[in-house]
Amino acid sequence: MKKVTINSVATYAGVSKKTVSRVLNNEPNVSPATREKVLKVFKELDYTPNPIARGLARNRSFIIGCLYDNPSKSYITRVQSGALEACHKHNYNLLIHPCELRGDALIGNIENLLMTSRLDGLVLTPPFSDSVELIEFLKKKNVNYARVASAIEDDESISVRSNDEQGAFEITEHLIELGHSHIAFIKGHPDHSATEQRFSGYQRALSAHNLTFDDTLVAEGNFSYHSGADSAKAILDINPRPSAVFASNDYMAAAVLKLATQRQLKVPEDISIAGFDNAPIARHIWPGLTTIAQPVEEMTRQAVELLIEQIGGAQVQARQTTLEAKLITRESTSKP
Amino acid sequence: MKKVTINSVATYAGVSKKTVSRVLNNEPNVSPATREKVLKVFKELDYTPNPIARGLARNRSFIIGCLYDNPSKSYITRVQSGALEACHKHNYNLLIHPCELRGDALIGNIENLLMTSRLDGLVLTPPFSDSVELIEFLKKKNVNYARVASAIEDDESISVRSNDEQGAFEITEHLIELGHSHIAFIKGHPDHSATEQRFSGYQRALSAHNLTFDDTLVAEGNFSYHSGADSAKAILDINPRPSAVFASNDYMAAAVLKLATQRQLKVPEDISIAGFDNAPIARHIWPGLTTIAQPVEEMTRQAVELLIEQIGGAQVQARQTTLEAKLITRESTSKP
DNA sequence: TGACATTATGACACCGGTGTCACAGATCAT
DNA sequence: ATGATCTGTGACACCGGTGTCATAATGTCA
Repeated sequence: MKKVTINSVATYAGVSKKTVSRVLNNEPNVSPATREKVLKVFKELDYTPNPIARGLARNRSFIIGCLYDNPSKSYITRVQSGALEACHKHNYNLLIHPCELRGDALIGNIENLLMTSRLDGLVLTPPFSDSVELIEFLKKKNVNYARVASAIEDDESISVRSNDEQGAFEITEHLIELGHSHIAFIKGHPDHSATEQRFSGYQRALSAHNLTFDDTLVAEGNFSYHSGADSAKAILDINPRPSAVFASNDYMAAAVLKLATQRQLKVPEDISIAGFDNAPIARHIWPGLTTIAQPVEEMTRQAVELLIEQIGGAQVQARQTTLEAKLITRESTSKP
Repeated sequence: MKKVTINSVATYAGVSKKTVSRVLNNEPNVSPATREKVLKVFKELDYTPNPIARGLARNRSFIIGCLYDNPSKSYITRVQSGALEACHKHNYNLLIHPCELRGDALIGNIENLLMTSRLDGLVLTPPFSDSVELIEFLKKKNVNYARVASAIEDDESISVRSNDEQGAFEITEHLIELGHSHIAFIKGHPDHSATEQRFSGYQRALSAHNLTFDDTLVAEGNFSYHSGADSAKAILDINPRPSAVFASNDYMAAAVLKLATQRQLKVPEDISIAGFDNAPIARHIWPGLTTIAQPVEEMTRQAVELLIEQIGGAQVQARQTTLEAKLITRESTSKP
C-alpha cells in the first residue's frame, strides 16, 4: 500500500500542496469547485494527514501529559477522567506518565518524557503539584503546566485545588457533634500536601470544640489500603478504644472498616469511621462511608481547561481556583 | 529565550548538523574529540532535541494508544499499569483514549485520534478487541494493533487472552463441590465477549455435575457496580433464595455482598458469593471475595511487548497467547 | 472603462531532525 | 610504494506538512 501524502493528493487533484492544505484546514479563499474536487480526491485516495508533520510545522502536538505518583488508584482514575473530558473537548489527547517523586531520577525522567514526546503541556497531580524542584525545572524549560490540588500558593502558574483543611475540619466536627471525643486519625502520605492540611483541619476542629489533641491517637498511613490496614491494627488496639476513626482517605477508612468487622465490632454502633475523597469504594461497601466529597474530576477538568487556554496563547486569568469540598454522611458514623 | 535547535548547536560547535545528529544518536564514526565538543555544547546551550522533528524523519512517534470502554475502573487501571510497564521498558509512551463502542461515531473517532496524534500502535481492550468493524478499519489503515482478552481466534494479529471459560467453570465447580446446587449467575455487559464465555463456563460446570440449568437464576448485569446492585435485588428476591451467587465480576459481586449484608444475611453462612477478576475490591471488603484471578496486567504487558516488537519490524511469532486464570478462595464462599 | 479591492492559487522557504552518499585522510595488506 | 579498506565529516535531499508572499483572476465602484 503506497503512502498517500499531501503531494500525491495535490498531483492527483491537479492543484498545489498549499491548496490541499487549505482544504484540509477549512481555510477560506478556496473556490467551492476546487474544494469539492480536493475533497473527492481525499476520499478516493483515502488520505489521512500526518499529524507529526503538521505538529512540526505548527510546533504543536495537541497532547497533554498527566504526571502522577499516587497509591490511590481511584484518585488517578478520577484525575484521568476529568483531564480527558477537557482534552477531548478541545481535541487534545492525554498521555499518562506515572513516575516516582523521590530520587534523583525524577528530573531526568521528565526530561526524557519531554524529549520523546513533545507535549504541549503537563498536568501535575499530587505530589508533583508541590514539587518545587520540578516546577523550577518546567519553568526553566518553558513548559506549560497546571497544578492540581497543590498547597503552594505563591506562584503565578495555574492551580486548581479544593479546600482540604476545611473539609477535614467539617468531618471532624461532624464526629464531635455526634458526641465523639476520642477520635483517632490516620495520616496520609508524607509527600502529599493534603496530608498536612487534613491533619490540621482535624486539629482545628478538636480545639474549636475544646478537645485536647492526643498524638497517641494518630497513626501514620500513606493513602494506600495496605497502610490503612496497618494503622487500623494500631488504632483498634488502643486502650480505651477510640469511639471514632477519621482516616485521611477512603481506602484507609475501608481498611479500618474491614478489620473492625473482622473483629466483630459493629460499625457504627461500636465505632464510627469516616474517610475522605468520596472514592467509589465509599459507597461500594456496607456500611457506606461518611466522607468528604472532593471534586477531583472537576479540579482536573478545570486545570486542563485553563492549561489549554494558556497553550493557545491566552492570558489566563483566575489562574488559582479553590473548589469547595462537601460532607457526605452515610452509615459508617453515628452517635457513640 | 531563544530556541536551541540542532542548527544552533552545529554552528556553535563548528560542525555539521549531521555530526550533531550522530552524537545525539550515539552513532559510530565520530571522533572522541568531536563527540566531546558537541556534548559540551549540548550542556552549554541546554539543548533538547525536538521529538516531533525526529518523529517526522523516522516516521515514528514512540507513542502507543490504549482504547477502552469499560465500566470497571479497576480493570482499566490494571490495563494501564501493564501497558505502561511494557511501554516504559522500551521508551514508549502511553496515550489513553476512552471512547464508546456503540454508535457510528467510533470509526470517525478513531480516525480523528490517528489523525491528531500519530500513534505507532494501538492496544485494543474489551470490548474493542472483539470489534470486527474496528479491526477491519485498522487493517485497512495499516495500523499496528494488539488485542487483549479477545475471543476472536481466526485472526493473524497479536492477541493475548486468558481462559475465561475455564475460570468460570472452576469457580462454579468450586461452589458445587462445596455443596451448592441452587447457584445464581449475573451476566456481564453484552458487548463483551467475556460475558458469553463466563456464562458458558458456568453452564458447563452445572452440566458436568448433572445440575440442570435454570434460567430464572440468571440476571443481566453489565459489569458495573450499579448493575450488580440491581441484579442483587432480583436474585435475593427469588424464592427459594439461591444458596450461592456467582457474579461475572467482582464489582457486581461486591454489590450483592452489600445488599445481602444490608438485609441481615450472613455471608457466607446464609449465602455464598463469588466474583471474577480479583479486582482490588475483592480483598478490600469483608468477607473477602472468592474470585478468579485474571492476569489483566500481565496480558496487557505481553500484548504491548509484542506490539512494540511488531512496530520494530520484527516478524512476531507466538502472536496468540492464552494465559491461565486461577481460583482464589476467600471468605465469601463456604458450605451452604 | 479605468483604478482599486478582493479572491483564488501556487512557488518557495521553513519546521528540526534523519538518511544517503561523496570524499578526504588515515590505516592496512601486499 | 600502491591500491584497498576504513574512519570521520559534511553537503544535500527528504520526511509531510504550514506560513509568507507574489501573482493571476475576478469583482466593485466612480
